[in-house]
Amino acid sequence: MKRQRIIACVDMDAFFASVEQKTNPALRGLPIAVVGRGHRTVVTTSSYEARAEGVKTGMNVWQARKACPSLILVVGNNARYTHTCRVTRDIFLCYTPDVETYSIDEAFLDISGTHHLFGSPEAVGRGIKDDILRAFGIACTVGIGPNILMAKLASELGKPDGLLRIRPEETEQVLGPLGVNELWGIGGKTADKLALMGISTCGQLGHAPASLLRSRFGIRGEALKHMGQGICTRPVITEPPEPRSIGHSRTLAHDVFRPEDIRMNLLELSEMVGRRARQHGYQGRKVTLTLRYSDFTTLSRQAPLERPTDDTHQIYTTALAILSRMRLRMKIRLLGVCLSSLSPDYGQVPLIAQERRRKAMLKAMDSINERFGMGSITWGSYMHRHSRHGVISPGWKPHGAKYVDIR
DNA sequence: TCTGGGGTCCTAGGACCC
DNA sequence: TCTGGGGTCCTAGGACCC
Repeated sequence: MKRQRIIACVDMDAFFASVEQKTNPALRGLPIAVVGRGHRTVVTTSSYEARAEGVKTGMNVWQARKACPSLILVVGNNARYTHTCRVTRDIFLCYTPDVETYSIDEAFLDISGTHHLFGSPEAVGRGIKDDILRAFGIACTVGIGPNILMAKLASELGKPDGLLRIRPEETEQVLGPLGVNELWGIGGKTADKLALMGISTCGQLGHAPASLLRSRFGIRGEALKHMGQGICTRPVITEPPEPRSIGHSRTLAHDVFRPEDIRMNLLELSEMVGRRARQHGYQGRKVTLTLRYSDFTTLSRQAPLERPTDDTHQIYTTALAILSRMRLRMKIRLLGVCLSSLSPDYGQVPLIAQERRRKAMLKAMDSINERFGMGSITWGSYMHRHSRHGVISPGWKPHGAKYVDIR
């Protein structure tokens, strides 16, 4: 007989805000929101005190202040969050080798084979909560279930500072009355479509005819029905998969229209992308340029490259070539550059002497920047500028090419 | 007075080929 | 006058996640 899988989902409670309140006691018990630098920023995380007043993730500062006039804005300290993420991973590894760091504040643990060493799945959950509290003074919620979908749901239902296990025999009872949008993978749009079909609870979704779901959602229909039944076969992925793309985008401090302003930003973004590709040993065969107009409409255009590259200048010139094919309608508020169709760079020496020299130069630039800090040596066209990172993306990973240097 | 940034995967429609 | 058809690849956009 196949062993019952037991998965734990560990989710830090209001992670960035909790870290800030722990670090600065004056913030404890108060409504705070962690935001990025600059005026065009949004709430990344808010404390439970702020949530009680209606502050939500993704709100701009103006909306958040309107909801909660006493809100305290704190610019995030990325280094503290990433350090905490790395150490919590070491804690998880004391309980099982099968750990997936899903995001900066969330991890999946397959404890099927190890929970008995600690007494029970619940004992693992309590141990992790205690360890994290001891190490950082912050709370997390542990959800336990027969698969990732149910473990994740348990962690959502158990928040904050909770420990909740959903056993297989309880699945139907828990899911029955639950709204479909509570499930991991069903967002607002899908929930709206389902509502039009008269499906609003997981119970209804699980009992809906597969043919009906398939006709409306294609191959995804089957998966949706399974989700409604609490079925999920996605394993805990312990090795980070090969990245598909490396990209950076930036909402500009002010909308721009002048070509030189656009070019300067594209060069900077291209360098961030190229550097990260070189750092992690990837080359890409496709460049995508993204731009968002001041009215928020967003376009993307891509161009293939003849040969894979990690060269800042080649990424940049490709982005410029894409731009030259577009007729700009109005001022631009966001620019993005992305390198995709990635393949590992096995470190071959280019055959053409010019390319050899270029590669050596990039390597030298990277090592100088590595030693003396980002922007120590740079391209003439954007001298005197250095990227000012906002608050870190919650999707940050502590390893692999998704690791973004946030110094 | 406004609306971040890092990703992944899927789909619809067009180009192209046999 | 009357428009084959299937497969594959590419592109742009959208949904979703944290």
